Amino acid sequence: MGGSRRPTIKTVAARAGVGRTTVSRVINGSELVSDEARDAVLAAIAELGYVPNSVARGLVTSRTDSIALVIPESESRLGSEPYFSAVIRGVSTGLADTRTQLQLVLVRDKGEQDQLTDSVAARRVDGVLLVSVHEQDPLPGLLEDMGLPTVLAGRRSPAESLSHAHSDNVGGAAAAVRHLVERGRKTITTITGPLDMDVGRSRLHGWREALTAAGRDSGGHLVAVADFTEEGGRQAMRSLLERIPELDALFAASDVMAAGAMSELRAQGRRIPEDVAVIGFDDSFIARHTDPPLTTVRQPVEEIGRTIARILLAEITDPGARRQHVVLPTELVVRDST
Amino acid sequence: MGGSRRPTIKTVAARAGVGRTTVSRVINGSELVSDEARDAVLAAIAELGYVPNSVARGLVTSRTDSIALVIPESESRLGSEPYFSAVIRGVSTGLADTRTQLQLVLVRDKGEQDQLTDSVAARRVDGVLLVSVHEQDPLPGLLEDMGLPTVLAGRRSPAESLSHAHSDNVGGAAAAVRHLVERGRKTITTITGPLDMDVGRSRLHGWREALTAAGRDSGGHLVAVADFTEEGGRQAMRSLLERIPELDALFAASDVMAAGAMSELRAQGRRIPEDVAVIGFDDSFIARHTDPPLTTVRQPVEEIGRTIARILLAEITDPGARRQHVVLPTELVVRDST
DNA sequence: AGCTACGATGGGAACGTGCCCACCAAGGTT
DNA sequence: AACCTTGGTGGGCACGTTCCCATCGTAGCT
Repeated sequence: MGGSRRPTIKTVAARAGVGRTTVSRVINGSELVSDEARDAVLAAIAELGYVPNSVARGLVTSRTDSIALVIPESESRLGSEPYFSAVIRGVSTGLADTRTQLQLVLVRDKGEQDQLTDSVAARRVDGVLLVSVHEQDPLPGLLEDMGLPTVLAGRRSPAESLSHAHSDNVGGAAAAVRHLVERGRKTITTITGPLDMDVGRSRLHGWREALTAAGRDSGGHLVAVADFTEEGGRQAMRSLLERIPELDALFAASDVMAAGAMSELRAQGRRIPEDVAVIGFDDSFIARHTDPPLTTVRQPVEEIGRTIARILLAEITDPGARRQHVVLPTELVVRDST
Repeated sequence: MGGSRRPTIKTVAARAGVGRTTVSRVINGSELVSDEARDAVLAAIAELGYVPNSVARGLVTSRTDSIALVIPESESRLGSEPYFSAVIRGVSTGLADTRTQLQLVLVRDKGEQDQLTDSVAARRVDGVLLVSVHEQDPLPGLLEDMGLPTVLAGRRSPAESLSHAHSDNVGGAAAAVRHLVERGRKTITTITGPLDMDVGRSRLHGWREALTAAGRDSGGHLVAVADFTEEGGRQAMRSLLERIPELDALFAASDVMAAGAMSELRAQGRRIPEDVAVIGFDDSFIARHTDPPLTTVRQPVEEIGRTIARILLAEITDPGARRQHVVLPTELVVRDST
């Protein structure tokens, strides 16, 4: 085949012996087309191998059929933190039976953030998905002001105005702590995520809530703040061991931090779980590979991805729709570290 | 602020008291503009917060300033296989100082592949990056026929016609085997990746080459074929142990498979490295987390990502350019498993 | 002084599509 | 018989940009 150039809707119209509009109607599934015209158009499309030019369509409809998934690369370490990969998979799944394309934006620094907002202003995407938002993140507000549909995985604060989906962080953490209490642990410490993130605060809150309910100490000296990285977990563990040598249990707010903590525990000669019981959060594949395998709180990350994709599509279709706040359940997965 | 609608190039022209063309020239950095006109235009752009509509631009330039990164989800398990995350990071880095956007396409099945080619045909991207290609993959040929710039991470075969970048798989595997020979190992087995992939064949080839050079047995009974998954590695190890109980070394063609093999070895009571030395390939973070930490062949995956992005951008700019084949060096990282 | 060359500028056309509106034919209603 | 409705159709226009070409003034040249 080949010939000269790509066929346009005009070529198809000529071939089928109809007008451009009729071709457009067939393509967009309008009812107002006679059967014979439709057949002729479909035949012409097949013969010519015609595919509508989405850019031209986008110009007139002012839709691009693509959304952006924004991931802050700085803190995320896409790759060592499985969370982001799972979100990507989920979002991709949520888009699967749509013609919506996924644009991946890894934001490293301020410059790339400006590039992002410019890209948004240039109307390259119909909506934005934001992952791992901090309380003072300027991005959600900027996007909201630009009037662009925006959905978050997680939230800036409990008062989040934008649509978002996240897992039951409080409940998950509390379940972890209850499990440790049931196992007869006395001194239950925690390593938290960054406290300028709701996910960090919520898991800390769940830890505290469950301890209080059990009549246990939940004082600040039992808390070490880290940054969701393995090295952070290691250092936090070191600091906890220094302050509270008698600790016999740890709830880490992520599997990766738990892994770091476990390596520090081993380095200091503590046995897991005999001396110290450890629980993580996420149930990423890391949890199955630590030694011993890690008890952890499973959160449905892929489903979060699917959910925010679905919500965003809905908001793009109907910009006036109510904002949605979805909370997904967590589940305690007991392995050998407790 | 806001007011009515988004400003267009016409609004800016009126505000600056010049014609549309002059504004366009300023935006695109043409020299043929007087300083005063340029200043007036820049001022107007700033006041109005104007950002060029990239869709309209794309319609006339027939460029979208975006490329697709295609990842076969079925086999890749984005998330458990760190390779793909690293490629994504590298590609993103390679695009950083461009205005080119990255479109991520996870291909699960045939249907999504059609969707992809349609998307390509609809001219939604200027070029395509393909990862993890199989020998009989139809996609590279399809894209080549469509005349779309395409660059591969890896290659279909040594005779690959499309531009591509990959690491020195043969050399890396050979270095691993030489290391095992130097350590005094007698029976050096291997677990390969899929043999319909060049990466699988090449690493096998490197293993065989080094053994032959050392005057050792490199018979087929020492080889077990797997699929780059952990479970595959476990099963391959089991089959090797059955056939060759006396084996004292293993070269696995990926860290993930090495991890699976190690768990099987331990399950059968073999000590690592005392009884069996194990080497992986990739130097992903998994290698640092196995027990014991894994000796492995580091390949610069992020750099592969950067490289294919760079090559693709060059081919988009100059479609007539020569195809490039880049081979990146590997490096043996010795840890405690050998 | 007249002609050329060139820098600077703006208007028209085109990119390929969707949508508004006008039109036409056929059938049903008054 | 004249009117209205309705399904089916196609042409013009607009979306916002870039590019081609025509225009204009000025400086340099003969």
